Amino acid sequence: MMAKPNLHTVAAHAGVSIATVSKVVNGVRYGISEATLEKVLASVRELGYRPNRSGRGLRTLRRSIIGMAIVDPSPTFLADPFTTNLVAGLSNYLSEQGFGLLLHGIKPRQVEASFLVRESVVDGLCLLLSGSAQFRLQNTRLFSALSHPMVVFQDRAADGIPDTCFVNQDDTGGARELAERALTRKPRTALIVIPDIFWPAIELRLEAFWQTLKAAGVATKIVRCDESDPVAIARAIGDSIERSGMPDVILGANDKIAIVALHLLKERGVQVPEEVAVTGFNAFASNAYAGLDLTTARSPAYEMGELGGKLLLERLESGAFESRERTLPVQLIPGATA
Amino acid sequence: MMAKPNLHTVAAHAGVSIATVSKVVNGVRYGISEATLEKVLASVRELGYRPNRSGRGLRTLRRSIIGMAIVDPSPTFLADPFTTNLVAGLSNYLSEQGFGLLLHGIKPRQVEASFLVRESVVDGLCLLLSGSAQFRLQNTRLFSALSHPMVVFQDRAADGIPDTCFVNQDDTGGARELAERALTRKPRTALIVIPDIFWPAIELRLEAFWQTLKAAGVATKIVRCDESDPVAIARAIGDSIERSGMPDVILGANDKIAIVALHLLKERGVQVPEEVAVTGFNAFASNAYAGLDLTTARSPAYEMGELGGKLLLERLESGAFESRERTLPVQLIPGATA
DNA sequence: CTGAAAGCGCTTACAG
DNA sequence: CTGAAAGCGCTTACAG
Repeated sequence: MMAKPNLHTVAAHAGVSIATVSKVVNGVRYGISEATLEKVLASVRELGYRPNRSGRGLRTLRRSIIGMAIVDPSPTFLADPFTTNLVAGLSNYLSEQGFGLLLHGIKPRQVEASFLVRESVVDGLCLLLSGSAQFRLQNTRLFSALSHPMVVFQDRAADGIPDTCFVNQDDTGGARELAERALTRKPRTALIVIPDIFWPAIELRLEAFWQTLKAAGVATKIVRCDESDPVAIARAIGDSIERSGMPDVILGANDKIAIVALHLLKERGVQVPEEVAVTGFNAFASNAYAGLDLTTARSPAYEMGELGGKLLLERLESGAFESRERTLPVQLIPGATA
Repeated sequence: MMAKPNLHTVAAHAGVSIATVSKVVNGVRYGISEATLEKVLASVRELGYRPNRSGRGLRTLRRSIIGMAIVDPSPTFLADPFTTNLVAGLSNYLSEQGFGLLLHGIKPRQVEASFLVRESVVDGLCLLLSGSAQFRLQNTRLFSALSHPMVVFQDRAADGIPDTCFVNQDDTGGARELAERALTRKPRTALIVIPDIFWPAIELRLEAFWQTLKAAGVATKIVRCDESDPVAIARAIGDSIERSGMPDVILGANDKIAIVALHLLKERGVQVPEEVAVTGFNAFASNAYAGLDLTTARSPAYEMGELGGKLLLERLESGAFESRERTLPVQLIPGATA
């Protein structure tokens, strides 16, 4: 097997200098004669030359790589459809622009040891954090100290984090719309079911649910559960019903919770939405397979990923983010359950 | 803002040579005095020095980056739980070893234009391809021409693809077990429902279903459908029932299909598994939320990702793959539907 | 135990 | 229109 061709190999083969080959390969077309262009292109093809990004990166101090750090305790950090769609949108946008996406799931305790933190590998950083507000802020600061331009997804814009844009979905607006839809059924009592782990999006949804229902004079209870376990979700809802009676409406903080609620109600022979209305949040395509027509809100996760990539590359180009924060609308999906 | 510190900055600060700093940073501990070590470490900390991977990569001709190319027509190429789990396993393994994962979804027509193909960015390549056998082989050859060590997931080992290991799950074994389980219900007729897109795994499952049922003398029909659309799946199954009557067992090529079948049967008031047994394939956690107790098989996707990463790094170390092909077992998940 | 020096592959400002 | 040369940040074989 021959050694990998480099600029020198190609230059020798084409009978020109490496500077000329470099220009041709980089699409610099002025100051290159037609004949030279042809010659070089032919050599590139014949030798199967591929520019080495380390060389270019060293010279230009640009690597054309964006890091995506997902801090999550679960090994299957990609399992959540929100994350999946976000990463897909980001990855596709970056690919189109010739940038690579370095995907890095990090356990909460291992952030400092991560090579993304310890070494200089990327031109910019995207962050998706879980955990308490304090823990997230602490990690945001840690990454911020690396002085890369950053896009932080689904978190509140914080002070003292320079060169960063916060990209969010409008959880508040979406939750308000869902609560308002539920209100058309004239409920007197409501149950809000949220996960017991901290998540800024969940806090916003809870707040919007709560305020909207309160303003309408609905007696509202809140119950927390381990959303990673359907049995735990069902138990939490069941316990609440036992204690406080059957609510007129159940607002799930996400679709997983709503789906479990739906099954629990069906088992008990409760009519949805006539007796109890149910709503979810963050609709993704998979619901359709379960034959559910859940009233929910569609997350713009994919578009958020695309936007984050766009903002980061524009920032790399221009030297500064245009805005500190961007929020994408959440779309109400009217279904048959509320 | 100060410029990024490099080896020279640190060396000057610590009053040593860059060679010494390099050794310290890389954990070379022999031939370094305790005093020097301390001094350098302090300077590294104080200046916030992070080694630049482009520099190291250029020098060592190693980049510590593995590429994962997923050739898929859909923009949400990550949506499938198999893919998600595979990528998570791969990513986690590589991270632990200090390697980065460059994730790259590629549309079938754009493979040749991809920067993963046109430029030299990675030390090794993982491939997950969709499309016909011919198309997959063509792309495998294309990537193979890049002369990176490769791990190809979910595809038949092909000739003329050097320096490559094929990592598969045992679709044949899993499908046989599922079919055998269905046979305990003594069916006379069976319906196999598969997607209309080409996928090596689907072909293997179909073949194993077919052979197992045939050997038992079961009259078996096959129907294809657009698995991306639950309505299309339901229509395909409904049409088949119309034409050929209700089968005693429905074998879905995957869980999505089985779940739609389950809902269709429930709507028609058919008892599962008493009247019709149903099986799926590639169980992932999300089924539990739908309150389904589907008889299916669990995919070792996460473990396949880990194994792929492990094989690739071992290959980088040793210079050659130990084996040409690896197959991971699929686990039968006995449920209530068959 | 320590450092000077070569060189990995590339881009770019400059001279011709 | 073309090329010689400097230098990006790093590692390593070698000399001292």
